[in-house]
Amino acid sequence: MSDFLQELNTVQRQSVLATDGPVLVVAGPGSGKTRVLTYRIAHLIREGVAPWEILALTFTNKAAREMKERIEKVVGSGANQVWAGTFHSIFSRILRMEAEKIGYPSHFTIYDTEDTKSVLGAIIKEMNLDKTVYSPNVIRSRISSAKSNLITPRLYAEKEDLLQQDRAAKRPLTFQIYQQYSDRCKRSGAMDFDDLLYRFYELLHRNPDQVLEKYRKKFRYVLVDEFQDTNHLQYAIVRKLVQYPESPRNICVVGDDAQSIYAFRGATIQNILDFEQDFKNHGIQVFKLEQNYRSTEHIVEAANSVIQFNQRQIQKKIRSEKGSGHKIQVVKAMTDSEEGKRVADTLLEQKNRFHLSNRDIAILYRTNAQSRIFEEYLRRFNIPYRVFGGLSFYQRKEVKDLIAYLRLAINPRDEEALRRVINFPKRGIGDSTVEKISTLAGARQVPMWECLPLAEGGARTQQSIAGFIRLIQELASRAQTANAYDVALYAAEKSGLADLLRTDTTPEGIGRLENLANLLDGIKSYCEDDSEEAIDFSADKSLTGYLQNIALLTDFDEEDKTGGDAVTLMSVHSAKGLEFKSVFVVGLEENLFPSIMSMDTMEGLDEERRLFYVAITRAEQFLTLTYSVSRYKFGQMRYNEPSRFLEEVPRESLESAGGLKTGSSKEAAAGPPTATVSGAFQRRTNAHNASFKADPASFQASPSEQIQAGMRVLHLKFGEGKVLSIDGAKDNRVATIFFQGIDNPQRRIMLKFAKLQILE
DNA sequence: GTTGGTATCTGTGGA
DNA sequence: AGATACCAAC
Repeated sequence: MSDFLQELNTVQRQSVLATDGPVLVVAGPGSGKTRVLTYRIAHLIREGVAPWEILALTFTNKAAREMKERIEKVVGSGANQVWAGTFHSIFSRILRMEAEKIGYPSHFTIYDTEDTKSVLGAIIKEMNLDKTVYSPNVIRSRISSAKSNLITPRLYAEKEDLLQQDRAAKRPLTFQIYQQYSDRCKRSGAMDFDDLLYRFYELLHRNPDQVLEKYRKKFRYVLVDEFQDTNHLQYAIVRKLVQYPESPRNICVVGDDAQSIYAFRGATIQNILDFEQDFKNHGIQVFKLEQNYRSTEHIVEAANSVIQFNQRQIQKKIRSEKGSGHKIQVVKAMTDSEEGKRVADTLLEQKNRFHLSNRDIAILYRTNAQSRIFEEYLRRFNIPYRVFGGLSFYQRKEVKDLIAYLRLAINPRDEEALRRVINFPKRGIGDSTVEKISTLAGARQVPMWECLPLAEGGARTQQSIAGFIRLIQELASRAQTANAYDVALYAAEKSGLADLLRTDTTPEGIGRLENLANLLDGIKSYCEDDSEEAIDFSADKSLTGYLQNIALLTDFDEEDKTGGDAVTLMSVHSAKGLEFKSVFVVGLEENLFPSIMSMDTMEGLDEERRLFYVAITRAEQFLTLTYSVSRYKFGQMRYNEPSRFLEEVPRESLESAGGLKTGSSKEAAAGPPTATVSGAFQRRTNAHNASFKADPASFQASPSEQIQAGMRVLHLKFGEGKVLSIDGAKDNRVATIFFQGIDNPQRRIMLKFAKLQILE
């Protein structure tokens, strides 16, 4: 065993060696955070701590896997006995062992977001509520944040502030939906992603002697990665495990407040502040890793400068010793398509000039929907690429369908799976029959599965239902004896799913059949895989094990089909923790990055800025920032100003300061009037002229509801303009109007208040 | 009960 | 633009 401690700088080594008692490591980007975590664990093992006494919680499977691999390199085998994994996977593993104690079967189903939305949709429909008001997505996030704050349905119904918010949003019955959803999940033997955390907390809380005590003793050392992204519930669980009278409080959390980008799903930097407070009296040690080993100086300077614009932060400044390096390039495009082309051009040029491989390069965007254009041009240029974050393999319809059969075989109470396949492929059990069964189940408070034989209907329907029950029972009994692959193959054939796809000869149909075959292959290799890495504490070759495993996978965990050397396309969110020699951050426009959803609050904007900080600190040597003057959204052309974040990058770090690389004049001429952007990024000057451009005497405002996209209109102050688009409905209609000849010619105007005269 | 066409909505990020 | 929901016709 080499002495790995030599590879660390002073602060890193201190963070590794401070094994006992509470430790907070504030780790800037590229500061060797993963190295500290892994060496810390390796060091613990070397000092005689048993691997299974160590609990290391991460946010992604990838981070967990990497950590285990690196520990193994240092200490050899034994690394796979460390309890390292995501919050969700570790807790789900323990829940399976202890599920009965909170009234769940050990083979409980895990609902993904789609399942959750579908269940909510059904409840909303049954309650006869308008789903445009009670949008499943909104309700889901409301329920999610309730769970993340340890608010049960019953508590929710007592919280006046929550009820008040719901009333204000015209959704007063949200608490009832939450209650029903909760009941239904329980009845179905199902947990959603939040439940994996929430029920785990419940398990510990309700069984202090049998369970909590056991895991407190077991996990003598607890580590948490990306602590800034934990929510209240996650921290409550961690605290429960380590915060008790005779605890050694061997808790180490690693995080960076500047990289907190998940407030939208309940993460709170407050946890870092609370942590310091909670462990103040137990000899907490705080280390700051500020030395950046990833990026050159221009990039680090840009990052430091940008983050200064935030309101609240733990003061720290990252330092680079890599030399000044290349300046940051800013590319302006007239259209989203041109942006794609210019990124591909620049990328090729960089590859040639600096001998970069495809895998050294990433294109990062704010929203997944932006990937399409870049894919188009990369394909055209014959550059292999890999897109992360789209529809994952396991979310495809045909895959989910077969999995639904498997889910039913394991847990017939799983109502969502039942609804999904009871009539797919078609077997003559239509909506009305399903509704009858559902109503019956609701009235009796039992799973739908138990009501199947009771459904009223014609003889043919009865027969169909009996056939379906038989099919599922067959699958279930096979699952008792056969391995997962055999059950899956049998399900694919016996359900008619495989036959249905075989008859579809369209290219999409053939693709779907291939996906099904791939799924079967995947299941096969899953149950045959007895390689050493698969045989760690998490090995469970049963069908149940398989199902729980895939429920927690993301497309990060999917196989790379590009042969390994591909350009990476992903959202900035999923790029956290990664690094590339060259990074393109694209779509740097107001309303996109920062996102329009975040712009009404300071906190929202700060989070977007941290996201931008994360984006630029992914780059080692080359950083290219691009924006487009116009882009299509929902089939409509939109115009946006350059992102405010571009101005927050110091001029000295930009290539050809003040100047911009713009598109060719031909392309520029094809775009809309650009209204003279002098200097690099001219921003809105608030002092606009108060004088009238239109004659107030002859001005006659038209009723605002008549304003439509495409019209020419007159505004008293701004003069004549063209309505580019309209967003929102009724009182919230907002027009984007282009006024020729004024500063920042593109304006968004609330029609409710606007005085506009229609000219044609 | 099923099929196919039209209207409507979508509008951040992810385990 | 693309997915989904809904409705009328088979």
